[in-house]
Amino acid sequence: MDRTNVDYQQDSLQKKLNKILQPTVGVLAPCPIRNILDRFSDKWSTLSIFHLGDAGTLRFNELKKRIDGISQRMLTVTLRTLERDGLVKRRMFPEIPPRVEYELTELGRSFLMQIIELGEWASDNSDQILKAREQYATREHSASAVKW
Amino acid sequence: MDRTNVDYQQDSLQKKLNKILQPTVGVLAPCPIRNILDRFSDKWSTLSIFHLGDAGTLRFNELKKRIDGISQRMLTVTLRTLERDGLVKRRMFPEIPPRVEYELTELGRSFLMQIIELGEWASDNSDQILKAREQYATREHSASAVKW
DNA sequence: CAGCATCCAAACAGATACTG
DNA sequence: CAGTATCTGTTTGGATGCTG
Repeated sequence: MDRTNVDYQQDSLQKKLNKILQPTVGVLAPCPIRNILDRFSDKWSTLSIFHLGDAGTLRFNELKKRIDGISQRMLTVTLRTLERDGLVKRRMFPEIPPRVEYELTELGRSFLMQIIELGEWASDNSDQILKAREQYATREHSASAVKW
Repeated sequence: MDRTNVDYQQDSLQKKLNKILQPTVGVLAPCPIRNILDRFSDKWSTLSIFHLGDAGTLRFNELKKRIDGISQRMLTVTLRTLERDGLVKRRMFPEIPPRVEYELTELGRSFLMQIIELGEWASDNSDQILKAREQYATREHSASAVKW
């Protein structure tokens, strides 16, 4: 019986969860974790960070070309937010035509390390999730079409 | 000089990124990673998972009480989606009054492990991000008020 | 090239009322 | 208790046109 081991893991888990959930309850912090979670909440942020981490430094249109389907407006908005949060560094060269380069900051790279693990998890478990969806779709309420 | 060490890390990073970014380009997979990333994209999903992981098993209103600010509609929608994706298990007891219990599945717990790391990161780095925002706000375009 | 501004459609999410 | 249904205000995000 590896009860003690399980207990230990359970304990560690509990501690971490407390640490995370604590501030969301308190009135002191206005919006601590939630605000950060919102950052990788939108797909464009995460994709931008992935690609910047992959390429190192990219100009606006280079990045746009890599992120398939993003509009120029969304890329602008996303980059501004990431810059505001200190995850992305923006360097503007006063030339004609203008050149602007983006790259991850130190903080951005440390964030990348975190979401890479998540991306891997998603990559490894997407099959299971898709299978779960199929099962759910074909379970009684089979009428509703699966559309994605 | 720890060049080799850095190079190794760089290599490993590159591989992981390729693995993650690959499918988003291909036409074969309709929406692989992006669909999963969308799951923890909305804050209610992540918060629900945190709380379910913390408590083990919870009834609908117990969960609602814990997640401060969530509307009953959003909790329903969130739980349905999580159930559909196989992250949450729902058990309905045909009693009067009705009782429904929710808990994480195996897949859900493995997902929790991932986002716990992210939650910790957020908890540890929220100061830095908030500081970055302040700096950004007071840099030239100081007119725009900071509203959160 | 790298954007900003505007318009508009669609998705999201809160409030409210009702039910087995 | 644990929802469903509906209505509506808000946010999001694409498309388009214009600038230094």
